[in-house]
Amino acid sequence: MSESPELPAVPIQANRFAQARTAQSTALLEDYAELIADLLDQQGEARTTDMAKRLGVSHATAIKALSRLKREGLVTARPYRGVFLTEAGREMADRARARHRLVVDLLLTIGVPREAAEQDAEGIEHHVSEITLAAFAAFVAKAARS
Amino acid sequence: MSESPELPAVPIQANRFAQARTAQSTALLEDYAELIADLLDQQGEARTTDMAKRLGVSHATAIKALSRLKREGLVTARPYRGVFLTEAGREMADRARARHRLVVDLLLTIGVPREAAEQDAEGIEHHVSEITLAAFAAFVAKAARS
DNA sequence: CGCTTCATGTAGCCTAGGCTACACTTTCAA
DNA sequence: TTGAAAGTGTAGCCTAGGCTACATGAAGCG
Repeated sequence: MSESPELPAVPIQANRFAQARTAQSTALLEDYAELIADLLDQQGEARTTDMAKRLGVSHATAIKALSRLKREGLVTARPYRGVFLTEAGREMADRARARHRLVVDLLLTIGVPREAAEQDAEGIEHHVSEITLAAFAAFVAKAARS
Repeated sequence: MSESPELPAVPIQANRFAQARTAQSTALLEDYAELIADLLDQQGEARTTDMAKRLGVSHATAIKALSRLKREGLVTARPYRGVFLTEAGREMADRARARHRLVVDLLLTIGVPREAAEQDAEGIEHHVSEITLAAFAAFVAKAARS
């Protein structure tokens, strides 16, 4: 189905790579926002050590990342108190969670085993455009109906 | 279809993130290997400036990246001559190209428009496990038959 | 031949995102 | 109530992967 391996025009290909790099730079923000929202919902509070443990990094790394989220206006935090999402942070978290769930659903629908679906979704979710997301939703809905 | 938003156990989730980070660190290597293979096949040689242009980065960035590929034993290069893939590099390139094509095919099969499919595949391809890849192949093959 | 132009390479800077080590709050139990 | 444990924060280091600016090699033309 793919075209024979012909390279795309230079500026087009360059742009694709550039966009993929941009997506990557927001991936970490989305992961944190998503996780904070989950923790707030389930435990009422989001603590840095919990985040660090769940992300598999040192707490220092988590704190540094959170300072970036603060700088970008996604979270607020009072020292030694928890972390909270701003309006913008909440929106990012909601979008990220919805996207995550949809990616998992699509993979399951395709026939990917649950464990692999959950694992791969963690990386894939950050690279799915709105257009692709809409196609995923349509496909999953159609499969559910039949 | 997804479970209600319950968090996975801590070590499981931590591991998922760790694997996604690992995948990310090999993404750049794969992109270069893939591109070098394409250039060698189509133009007989792979020059650093061509790579830089196609990746949308400065030539200095490309050269630095290539030194990492050399260090990892994926390419060889003679100064002011082209870049060549080692055995390992060729294998990585072949796998990356096959994965790339399969991801694009899957997206097209799902109903994603070509342009979005090509764009998103650029980021997604690095996060697709072997298991998921097999599921993609089976799905695409089945769709092609019907 | 020499000069210009383009490709290639080097140096040095920046940010992101890891880490460890150390310092300081909070909390809770004796 | 005080002292140890656990949580939180800071400092400083490392690598990756961007960049610009400058230096050097190659190639072709007048």
